[in-house]
Amino acid sequence: MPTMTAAERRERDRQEFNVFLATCPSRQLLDRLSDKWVGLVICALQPGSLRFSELARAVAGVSQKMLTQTLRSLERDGLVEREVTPSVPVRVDYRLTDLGRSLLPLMAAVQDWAEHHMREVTAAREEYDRAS
Amino acid sequence: MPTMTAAERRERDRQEFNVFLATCPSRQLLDRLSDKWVGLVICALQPGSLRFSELARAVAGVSQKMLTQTLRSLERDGLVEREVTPSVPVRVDYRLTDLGRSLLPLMAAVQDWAEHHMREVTAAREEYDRAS
DNA sequence: CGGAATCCAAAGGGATACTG
DNA sequence: CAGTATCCCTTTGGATTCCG
Repeated sequence: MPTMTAAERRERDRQEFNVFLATCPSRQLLDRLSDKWVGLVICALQPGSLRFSELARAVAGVSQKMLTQTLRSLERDGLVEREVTPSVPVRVDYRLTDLGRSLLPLMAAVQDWAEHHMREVTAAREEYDRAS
Repeated sequence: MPTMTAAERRERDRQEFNVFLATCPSRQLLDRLSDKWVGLVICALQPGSLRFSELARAVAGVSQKMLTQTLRSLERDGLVEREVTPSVPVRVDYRLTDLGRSLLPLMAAVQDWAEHHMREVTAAREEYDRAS
């Protein structure tokens, strides 16, 4: 198995994966990343590991069902690790994997953008609604 | 009206907007940005303005209804501009606004991440499914 | 060509009850 | 505490038709 440079790996990925193709696996992955709760959960885990209930409190508005579902998919995709402490009652902690942590700055950047450009978007909406 | 430094504006936004609050307007904006098609449409418009039909072809798999709906919301939020040429048949072009262009690198980064980490995610899924 | 409008099936997601 | 399972309402979104 020949060694590849980083540039060669990028080129190989570029040929094999393309989010603009409807059936490409990376498109499905992008859909997961675009999930309503995925970004918030990942950023909530930035400071370190959190228990299920702490996570539920951090991400306001998420239902227990949606949080469980989101965490399962993140765990399956290798972005989050789950650790169970078999005490009574049971204690479950979640933390980012290295892969999940590599995604963190991107998700945080989008959230920052939303917070910092809210005023301009609001102004644009009022303008649009007035015109129509 | 006193002049604010960029740092002061950031601090004001930080106090007023927080995506982790369920009812915060920025949370709704984040939900829009997390839409399945928003990122793809914005990145498709990166090279320059595109007609409706060109956009539909660039973003494979999007239906005409979804593309229209996505473009309307982007236009309303001030991220995309719509230009109508009243010829027969009519010609409609879309292009990013400055605000939309400021979001472009963030969306592109997430898509790049999806394409470049697909293998690791696939491996994680196989591992997870084998274990369960 | 670039939509708007309607219909309808499928998926999303909340509330509740129950369990180890 | 941290889920799973079920019910059921709401939203999403594709297919189709029609229009300027």
